[in-house]
Amino acid sequence: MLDIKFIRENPQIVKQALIDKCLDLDIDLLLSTDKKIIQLKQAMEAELQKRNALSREMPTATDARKAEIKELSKQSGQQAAKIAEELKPLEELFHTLMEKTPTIPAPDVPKGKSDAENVVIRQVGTPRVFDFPIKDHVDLMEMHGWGEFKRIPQICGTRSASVRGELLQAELALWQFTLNKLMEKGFLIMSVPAMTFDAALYNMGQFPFDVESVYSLPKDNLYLAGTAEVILNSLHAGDILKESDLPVKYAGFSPCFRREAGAAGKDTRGIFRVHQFTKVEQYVICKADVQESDKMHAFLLNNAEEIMQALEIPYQVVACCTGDMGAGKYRMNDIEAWCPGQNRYRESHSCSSLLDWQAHRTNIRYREAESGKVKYAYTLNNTGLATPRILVSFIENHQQADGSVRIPKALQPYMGGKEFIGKK
RNA sequence: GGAGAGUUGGCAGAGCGGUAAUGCAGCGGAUUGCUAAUCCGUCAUCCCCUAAAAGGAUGCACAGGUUCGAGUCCUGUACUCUCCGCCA
Repeated sequence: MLDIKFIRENPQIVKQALIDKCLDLDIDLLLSTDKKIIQLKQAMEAELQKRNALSREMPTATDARKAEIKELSKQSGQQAAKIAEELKPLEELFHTLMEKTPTIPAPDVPKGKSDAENVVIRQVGTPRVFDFPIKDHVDLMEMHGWGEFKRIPQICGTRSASVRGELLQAELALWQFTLNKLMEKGFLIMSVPAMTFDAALYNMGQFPFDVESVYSLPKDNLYLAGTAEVILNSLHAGDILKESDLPVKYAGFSPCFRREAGAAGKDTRGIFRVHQFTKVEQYVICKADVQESDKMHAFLLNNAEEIMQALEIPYQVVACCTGDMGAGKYRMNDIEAWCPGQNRYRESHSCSSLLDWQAHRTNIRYREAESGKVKYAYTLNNTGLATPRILVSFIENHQQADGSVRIPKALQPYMGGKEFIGKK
């Protein structure tokens, strides 16, 4: 959600952002609605003002005057209620339109219509040249009994995963490694629930755009969050933080649920795209300053890159183009991990800056130390690590001729010093 | 699942149908000068118009209702606490 004042002053810029992001929103309607609302509100407040003045007079009035006041006050009250009635649909419309206003993308974001036009900005690590026939992650998992691909889907449905044996040990190690790393970087690590009210999903910005990919528990009025970001973002809903408290750095650890409604038939093999997974998510609230936000964006991106480097997985960093980044985003960089089994890079992390778009929805503000003014904060987020997806590139990259998998040095302390898994 | 009690500013806490007390902390100032005290002011949000001020509206968990008027009365919801039940 953008600031309405900004839209009033810069309708052209907002319209251009909509074009760049391939979004459709009637800004002129939004502005004319805004105008009508202000007019009606002023009229309503004038009536309420009359009523309040009469109310103040009431206790000391004579009986005759009291009767008069009652009548006048009632009239004003009714008049105000009438205006409020007129206001209601306008405010609903206004709100619906406002929810869809786009963050203006950073000037250096590549223009494009879909992920096909994303731009690779760097590649780190060299895809390994294998001197033996390689296995993909499913073959490796089946070979070692590290997964189960028949009964589990029969019991739990498609896109269900069961990770077993030493691979589960590696998965646990990856979580620990990542959480420790982020703790060292100053994050407060925390587990968060996966179940949440819809308000949190609106706050974050997933609703009303993408209702389809969220599981719901209608009996309990709850939804299953697709990322810890949903909860982390609402932790300070309605707060006015102190500037000295910023930046807030949270790392959330949670089960994540996604219906993958738009991905039917895509990535059906193995554990790359499953309905339930586990993720460590980085989340930051910082002051309303683009430079500061850019700094935090680089920080979040770098944290993820350090993790990938420590895991010795080759990856590339992609600048997502305007058409692929979503309404709220100012900048978005994906990290894509090299997957030898698919012979290509696949998304493993997604790093986003939203400026104050999410904070407007969630009502996260802070008091500026110098001016004392209340401002909307800026928020950012990035994946820390998501499993089991990362296991795909992890075991495919580190496989040996005998099918065993090398454990990178950084992870060995979390695995009791093991240098390989699946060694006979 | 059952019963009861709660939810008021950063914090504590009054308020029982008539303009949201007071204290602590914070901020600004004055004054005095032995680790500090005292005094004064300020200290919710938003809106409109502003250079600023002045105005005004809203604000007592959330959403409704009753009333000329609701923090206060009524209904629903959420959450917190206590007890019972169930339970990894």
